[in-house]
Amino acid sequence: MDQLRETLKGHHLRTTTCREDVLSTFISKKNALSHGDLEGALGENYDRVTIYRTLKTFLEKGIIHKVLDDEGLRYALCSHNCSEEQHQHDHIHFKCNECGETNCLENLHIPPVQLPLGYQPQNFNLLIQGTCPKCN
Amino acid sequence: MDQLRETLKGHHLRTTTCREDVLSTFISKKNALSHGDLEGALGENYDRVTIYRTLKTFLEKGIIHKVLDDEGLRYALCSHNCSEEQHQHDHIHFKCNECGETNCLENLHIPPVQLPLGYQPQNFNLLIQGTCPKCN
DNA sequence: AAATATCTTGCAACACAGTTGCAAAAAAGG
DNA sequence: CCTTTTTTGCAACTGTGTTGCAAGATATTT
Ligand SMILES: [Zn+2]
Ligand SMILES: [Zn+2]
Ligand SMILES: [Zn+2]
Ligand SMILES: [Zn+2]
Repeated sequence: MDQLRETLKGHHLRTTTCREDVLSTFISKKNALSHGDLEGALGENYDRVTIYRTLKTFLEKGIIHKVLDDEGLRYALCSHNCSEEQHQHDHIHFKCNECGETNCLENLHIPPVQLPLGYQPQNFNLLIQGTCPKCN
Repeated sequence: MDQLRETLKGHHLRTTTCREDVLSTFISKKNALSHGDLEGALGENYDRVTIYRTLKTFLEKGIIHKVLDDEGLRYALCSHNCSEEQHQHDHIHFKCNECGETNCLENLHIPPVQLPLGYQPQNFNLLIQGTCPKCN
């Protein structure tokens, strides 16, 4: 509870009930969430637009990061020290085709790639799809 | 021209002008294309819905494959022998943040990853974002 | 070349995702 | 409690993708 306020303050954001609820939803569910997922979880409490704006703000401030998915965009908590200045992620994302959940494999890093000359990489996004341990 | 008909026939598809035009657009532009790109290129000639359906058909028949992108879905030609039965891709996609183009790096393969126990991988999608040689 | 069966297209209508402007409400700071 | 600044809700709008159905085009057979 107070933990949430601290996190928001640490990223220079005012504490509002919507931001607390969205953040706490990300913490309790551990998988990546789409806007629709949040709308479902927080129900009638907040306007769709407010949730969109909250996601955008969290993204900019380095609280969450984008997770690419074959059926759209999702978001997941940044576990490390991301900030307004820079996101730093090199972990792998796994989507289960059975249960549909997408998760960060935090301690599984994307192996380095030798790009052809002239390509200047800035960030990496590896999605592996298949069956997760729960559905296996 | 006749090449197009051959490709379509090879995938058990009737030749129609829309399919020929979409296919030839994929061949001439070499980067990954979104539905909107095609709508822009083919202009007034075809209905939006027809282009959607053409993409869906091409996808199913193994003529094109999905390319994940932080701003949506794109499609690119399958260079190897994909079919209705199976797509086989393990190459890397690169999106340039300057010009916005996304391309297949056909001869750059995704390095193997050792997943934790219980994870059963089926397919892989690695997107690298940065600056491409043209914009460097 | 015409008839037939089958597949493809365009249209209209819809469902869902995401954005913008603006006035009212809430938070932070004194 | 008052002021400043940020955030929210609402309404309206744009964009993306889907579905049903009748009309049109393609391949196949006669
Ligand atoms: Zn981050
Ligand atoms: Zn992640
Ligand atoms: Zn393929
Ligand atoms: Zn590709």
